[in-house]
Amino acid sequence: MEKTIHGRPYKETKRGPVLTPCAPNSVLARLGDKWTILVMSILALDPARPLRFSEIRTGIPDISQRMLTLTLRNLERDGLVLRRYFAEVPPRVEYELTAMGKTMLPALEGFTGWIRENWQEIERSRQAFDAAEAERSASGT
Amino acid sequence: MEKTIHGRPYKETKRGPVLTPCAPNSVLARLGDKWTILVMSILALDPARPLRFSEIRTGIPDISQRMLTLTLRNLERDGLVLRRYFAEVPPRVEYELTAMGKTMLPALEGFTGWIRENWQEIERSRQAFDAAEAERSASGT
DNA sequence: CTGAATCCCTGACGATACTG
DNA sequence: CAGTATCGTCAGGGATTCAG
Repeated sequence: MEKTIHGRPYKETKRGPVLTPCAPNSVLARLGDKWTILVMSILALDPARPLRFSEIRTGIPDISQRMLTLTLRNLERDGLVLRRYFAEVPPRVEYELTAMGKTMLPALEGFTGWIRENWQEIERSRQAFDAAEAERSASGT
Repeated sequence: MEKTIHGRPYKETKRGPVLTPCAPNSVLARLGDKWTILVMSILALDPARPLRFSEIRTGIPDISQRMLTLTLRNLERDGLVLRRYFAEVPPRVEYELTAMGKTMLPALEGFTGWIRENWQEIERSRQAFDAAEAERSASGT
């Protein structure tokens, strides 16, 4: 029976616990990239309704066409988003969350909920830290 | 009363919902970087026990000294980790989770729990996607 | 309308060597 | 022991242009 912390296996040694990197890292890295959460959030607004490429893009004003394409492709590759292509003229493509994509929403909500409740304090901490750092370098002159 | 999804404010327009980027992005980006979650996980193994720099490093064999320093400093800046410096010879520095850092653990656990239950399926999806892609480019020759 | 291809730049990250 | 300084590499990501 392997011990885990946050889904990560680790071994007890006389020098303390040792974490061994594993696949879930890549999932977190994906979710942590610049646009993925925003795209997931857009699709989560009404999980039952597929959205067109341009609708998603309108919902995220600052994303470039290239990055939206890449982000959606990665989500499709991970099985979180379903892509449906209609061979019409002009072409139409719709995206929606897969079943697995939908099961992620509560966990995502839990995490972003914590952020919602704490980001002001984080912001304050960052400013205090930066101020203290600036003062140290000033006194060093 | 502003509407939010995943802690992110958005506006309804006739063209659909529009997400406006805000500070929490930077929190998720921080957590999503290469080492932060691993360091948090190490400190979370026994939240009551402060760890020395070298203990943390031993627990994450692949991290470089530089990246551990940077990761810890960022966590300290965000107010998630407390750094205690002892002016001894040789010097000793201990790190532990702050109160806010500890409140993050359940949310983190929820998220990584979802990953733990789904990463095999994600892995399968990735392989299927890559296989299909390889086949398409093969048939194109 | 959707997406591929190209160019380029910035920043994250690693390796190494040095310091209090 | 813990951290800094410096350098080099490489992928993420933006702007632009082309294609089906």
